[in-house]
Amino acid sequence: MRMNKDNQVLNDVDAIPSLVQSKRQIDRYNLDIDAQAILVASRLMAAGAKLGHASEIHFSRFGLSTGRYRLLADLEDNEGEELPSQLAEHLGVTRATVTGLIDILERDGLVSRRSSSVDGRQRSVVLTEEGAKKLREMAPEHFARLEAMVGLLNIEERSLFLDLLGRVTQGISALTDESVEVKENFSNE
Amino acid sequence: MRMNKDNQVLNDVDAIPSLVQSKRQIDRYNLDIDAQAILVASRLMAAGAKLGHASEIHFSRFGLSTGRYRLLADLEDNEGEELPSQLAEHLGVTRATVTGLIDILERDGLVSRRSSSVDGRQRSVVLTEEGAKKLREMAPEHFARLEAMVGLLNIEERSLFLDLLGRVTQGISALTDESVEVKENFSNE
DNA sequence: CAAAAGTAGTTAGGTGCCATACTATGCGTA
DNA sequence: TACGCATAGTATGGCACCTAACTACTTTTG
Repeated sequence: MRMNKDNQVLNDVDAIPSLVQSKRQIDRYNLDIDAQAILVASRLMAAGAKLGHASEIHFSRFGLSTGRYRLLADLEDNEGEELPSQLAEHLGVTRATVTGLIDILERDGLVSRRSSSVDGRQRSVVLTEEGAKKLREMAPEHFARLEAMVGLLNIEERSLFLDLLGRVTQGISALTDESVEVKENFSNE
Repeated sequence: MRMNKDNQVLNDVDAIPSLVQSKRQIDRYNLDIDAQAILVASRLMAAGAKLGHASEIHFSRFGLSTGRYRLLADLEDNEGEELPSQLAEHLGVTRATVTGLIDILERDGLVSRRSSSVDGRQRSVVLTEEGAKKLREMAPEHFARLEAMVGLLNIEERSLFLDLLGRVTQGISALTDESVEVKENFSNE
């Protein structure tokens, strides 16, 4: 249990969904659904939200956000210069979002914009010396924390987890696909 | 590969981080860090972000957001009436966020606010008939999609995944803890 | 070669969530 | 009983990301 200045409860466990909770929801509508499957989905959602939040806290220690760090890291991975559209594709966000990220990074002096001589529409993004320094400085702590995060898993378990996570990630499209196979509902009303 | 109306690329694979990418980042600073650990962390982050986004698309089909659905479901799980502070604790969000969620749900007629006679400060939230109907209507599709999401895992794998995910979730605190054990950096500069 | 179509980046406006600070009400203690 | 303090809910302002629409430039094409 952790409190903020207003003594508001920020339950670190974040109300982990339980199996009985899932069962109760399914039973309420007499659905032929595996409660454990729902539990897995709920837990993953909770974990994802928690990780996203923790990630923002982590990067804010360095004056960055998750998105801005990822942009810097991707720049570093590409000789320090990239087009906004490339960045958007690498990060999996829209070009509009990249524009916003660059705005702040440029304001803070970590990247700079440069007009292209080849194509007048393009304005490439360059990692400044200060930006490279920022990455250099945060690397030890950043990676140490990431490693610590999975420290409760041994080598074999990490491989296993990657495999399972990969398949669940594929399954995420079931949420966004146009249609879905809905089983019969044996309602007793 | 999916495009929106502006023909903007929304890569569904979301640029999955690779092992060589992780290795490169670590080697750049001569850190004594397990690349696979970093890969697990990166993949989980990517998965979490993707799931969060997919979740919003899923619930938007019913005119809800992830947060608003969770609030309705929690209300249903508590005889249709709860205090905002209870909701905040159950959902793992702040009371301020709950206020915002209720505002919209009330505007849409899915919940209503009721003043307490016991404590003048309290204003309990009640699930309306329309709100209950909404939950009833979306349940079959909602749960079918969630089940489909983990459909690529069999029963044993689901248990295993829950176990591993649980431990990684515990480890997330490594990102937010005050201090972290940083290993020596054998730089060759 | 000019008009039409496409592309790169940006702007504008919206959603979801948060932290902080505020108001109103209740309560403990002297 | 009256002061201070705690608590419940809310308003405000912020950030990250989105979609849609716009500007400026380039390529295609009749």
